[in-house]
Amino acid sequence: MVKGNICNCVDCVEGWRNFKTLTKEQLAFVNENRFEALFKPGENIFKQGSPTSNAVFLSAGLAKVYMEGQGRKDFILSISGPGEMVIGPGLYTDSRHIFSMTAINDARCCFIDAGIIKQLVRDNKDFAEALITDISYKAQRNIYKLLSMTQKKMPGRVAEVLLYLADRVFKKDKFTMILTRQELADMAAMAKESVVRILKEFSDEGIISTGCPEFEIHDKKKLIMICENG
Amino acid sequence: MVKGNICNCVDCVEGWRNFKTLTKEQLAFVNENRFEALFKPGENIFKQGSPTSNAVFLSAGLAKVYMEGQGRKDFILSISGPGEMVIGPGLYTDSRHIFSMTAINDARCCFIDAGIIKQLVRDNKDFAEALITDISYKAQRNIYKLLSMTQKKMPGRVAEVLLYLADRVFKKDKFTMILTRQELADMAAMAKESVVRILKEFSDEGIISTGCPEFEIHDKKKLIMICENG
DNA sequence: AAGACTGATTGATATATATCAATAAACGGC
DNA sequence: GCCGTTTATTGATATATATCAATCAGTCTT
Repeated sequence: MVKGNICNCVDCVEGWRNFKTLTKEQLAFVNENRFEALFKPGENIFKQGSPTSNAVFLSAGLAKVYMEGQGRKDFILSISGPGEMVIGPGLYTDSRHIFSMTAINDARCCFIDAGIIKQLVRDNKDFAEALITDISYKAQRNIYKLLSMTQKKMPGRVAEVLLYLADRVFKKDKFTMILTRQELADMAAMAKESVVRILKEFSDEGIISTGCPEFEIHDKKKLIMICENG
Repeated sequence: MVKGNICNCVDCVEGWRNFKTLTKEQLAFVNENRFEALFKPGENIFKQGSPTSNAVFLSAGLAKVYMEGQGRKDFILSISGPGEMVIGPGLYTDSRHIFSMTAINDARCCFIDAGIIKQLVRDNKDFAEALITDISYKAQRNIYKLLSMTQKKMPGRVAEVLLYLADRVFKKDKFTMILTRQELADMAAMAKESVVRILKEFSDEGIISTGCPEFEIHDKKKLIMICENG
């Protein structure tokens, strides 16, 4: 199970950095209207199509944010960890989630009412600006992704996924690979068999080792080169 | 050349709807700090990588918004027309354009200083909210696009592009195709030859006619079906 | 009006990638 | 510690799609 129980936004180490723009009173208000829930691996946090009634914060664990396409094909947009706010653009469009979110690890989530987020945007200009910045970074990532997915070949896309995991998710070059090959495939938009073959190729060339228990990037320069030119 | 000369934001028919949230004084201020420029087909309005110093409004003409990838391969994100604001997410991240914008037609553009837009976000909560909504719609479109590009086969992607042009850009099912086959290919992420073959297929099945001078969609239901299932 | 350019079309071929099928390894339950 | 289930791996094959090369049509130039 998940360890640690801070149980309030004010002292939360994993709190969203944008909450720093709030006044004491505003943060206390957020804290009072907060709901917590625990999720086991594979459990759904919210589903594509459901109402965007809450913003979600992971305080522990990892979760995948993904779109469900035709014929059970998923496309994973991001792996989100503690300290990030997750709520779709639907918050300001049709109030529906455009993607689903599922726990990968044991995860603890805080749910904050969407109406409160929207009210804070109106009441606090720094918060509004911080939210726009947050949204802008995500938009930028998706636009870059659009380019990668349409122009890079498989090795380039796999390299990109590995670098994303190392740099953004685990923040080191050696980590336990908690994603299945199918999930890696869903991130790179390809078949799981292709992921296996490319990982083997990288491994044969000494760029990575896929082995148990730790996944490791040995030759990051080469991986970056493959990502950029591939 | 471009006809008509409204030359002020207050009376501009093509004005951005979000400017309706501004006070008279604020709109006048925008109007005073506005620069206008004319562009011929193929001329660059701004370039990927350059500073996001201005928001751009087309008051006449059409322009393509696209990313330049490796080896001269472009990916067209959208075709923008009068009444839209174009400025990248870079406005709130690294102050650099993430994409380029080029006139397709003779076009007239208004440039408004990025600092003014940001100031308005801080001074007017309705404007801030409207901007977030605008950004959210664009984000949503890109996320859907990510799914289409990674999961649909070529006919589905071409159908999607044609529907986008009919519904969003020209707002009718019969229009002059001002985009080249290469540009259509850049929208659907494929080779121009493939576009030609698929258009011919659609044409043979009576779904569209590609002929001069007008491009026309005859069987929209079928096109939608191909877009959704393909 | 002839040449020179750009864009469209078509067919032949190469390549990347998915799919299918079989086996092997890892893992959870009891 | 064994059995059933999921996940990973490998090889053979099919398919979608890009690339190459040639021709054709339109249009701009002078």
